[in-house]
Amino acid sequence: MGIHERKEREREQRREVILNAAQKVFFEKGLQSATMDEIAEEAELSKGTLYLYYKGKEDLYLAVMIRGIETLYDLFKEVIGKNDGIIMTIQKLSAVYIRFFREHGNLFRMFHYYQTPQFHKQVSEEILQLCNEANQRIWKMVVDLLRKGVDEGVLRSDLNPEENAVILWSSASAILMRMDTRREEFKQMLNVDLENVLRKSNALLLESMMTESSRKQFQSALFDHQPS
Amino acid sequence: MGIHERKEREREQRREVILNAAQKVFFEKGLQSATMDEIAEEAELSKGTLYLYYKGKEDLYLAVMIRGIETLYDLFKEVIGKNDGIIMTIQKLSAVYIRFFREHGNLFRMFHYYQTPQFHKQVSEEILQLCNEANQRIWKMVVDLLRKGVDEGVLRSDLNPEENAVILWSSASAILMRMDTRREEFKQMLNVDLENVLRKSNALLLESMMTESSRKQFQSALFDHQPS
DNA sequence: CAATTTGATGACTACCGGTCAGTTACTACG
DNA sequence: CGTAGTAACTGACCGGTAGTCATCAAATTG
Repeated sequence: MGIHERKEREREQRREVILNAAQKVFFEKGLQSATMDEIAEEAELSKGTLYLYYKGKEDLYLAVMIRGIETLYDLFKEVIGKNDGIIMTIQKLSAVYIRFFREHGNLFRMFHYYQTPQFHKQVSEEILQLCNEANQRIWKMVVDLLRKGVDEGVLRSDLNPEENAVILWSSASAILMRMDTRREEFKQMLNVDLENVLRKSNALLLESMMTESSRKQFQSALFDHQPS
Repeated sequence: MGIHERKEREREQRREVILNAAQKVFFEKGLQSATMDEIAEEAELSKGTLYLYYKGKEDLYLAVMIRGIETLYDLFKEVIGKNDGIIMTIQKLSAVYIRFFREHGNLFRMFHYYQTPQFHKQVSEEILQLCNEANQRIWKMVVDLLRKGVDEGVLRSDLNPEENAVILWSSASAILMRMDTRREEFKQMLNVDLENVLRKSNALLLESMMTESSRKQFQSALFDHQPS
């Protein structure tokens, strides 16, 4: 009796149709201005049906975001899988994150929006849990890389990988976010190009996390080289 | 004929009454859940009147935020005014920012929310302009401090003060924000205490911005000392 | 083929941001 | 004063939206 399996499959497909529709509308309008009616129309379903698959608008938004985290996860995984050496890999991750921001700005913005406490309150426990798990996977991957850096003697052993991961990631995210909303403002106000600032910030932090010996090895490469 | 002046004064007072009411309600409910009716009731005015003084809910929200920027500005100004030496002052600014986050978390959250592009679109040009000006003042103050650091030979002259300001501030803001929403999550997931991470991140960045000579002078103080 | 379960629907409700015609309070002036 | 004119204020109302639920339709079962 494969009926159950088929129904399960159909249910998954519906969820995906809805998710795609939601993504499209959210990207075009943003969370506030997007309406459930619009999403329903885009999905060629009635509004009521959406609520059979997702708890509400915010849950749907988070569900789209989770797919985004997974996209980024795949990109990161690919880079790390190449085994290019720790320092090079970190620089590539940073470049990939910037590219992700450029090519999937809408998803990146979601990551940022997700940080607001107000948003957290409007979302169901279940989806929040899923989100945490997706987050965890990607963080762990980065932490593991940094730990390997310590083990190999490339990164200072007196700084712990978990903390370094948070530091590197946070500073990159914050500058990218500013770039998204206020690049021009900063150009005019302080005459700085935020993309440049981001590169310098990464270089500064990475350099200060490296051991004396590896610093010598990579010296000039840090500031000048731009991995694709 | 002082009538005009009196009216002007009364208008200012009304604006302030509304602003205080809005602040109270926004702090309790957040932007989304706060309603204009509630704010009107808190201000003991009718809803229509609010719109005689502010263009809309989002403008009102930004107006509250601008006062927050000014509060932070005053705190920063006080610290800088003490002329304690550049490095010490930077550390104190960082401490003040953390204290601001603790004591005025709601205002801090507004700064973060302000970054979302969706929000930018819902706000009037005028208030955005005011916001830029308030922002500008505080940024310039920090940049001037860092520039003085370069002039005095405490900070590296090959890094420019504007960029350094953005780097320091962004990384601090990002970590504080994470702390606000997801401190527990990070404690469990990576076993890191974000407040500690913030201190390390500041120390790391500051150290890497310092000249060789001043680094020697301050060595251990960077990591251990916690200015009040 | 009838009974039952599952899934989908869209009219409906409650609520909210913003408006505006009407009211009130204040000022100017004869 | 009293009245015309102005400025400030009000709250009923409107359009729009998230979320619900009684009803219907299709699929499944026995």
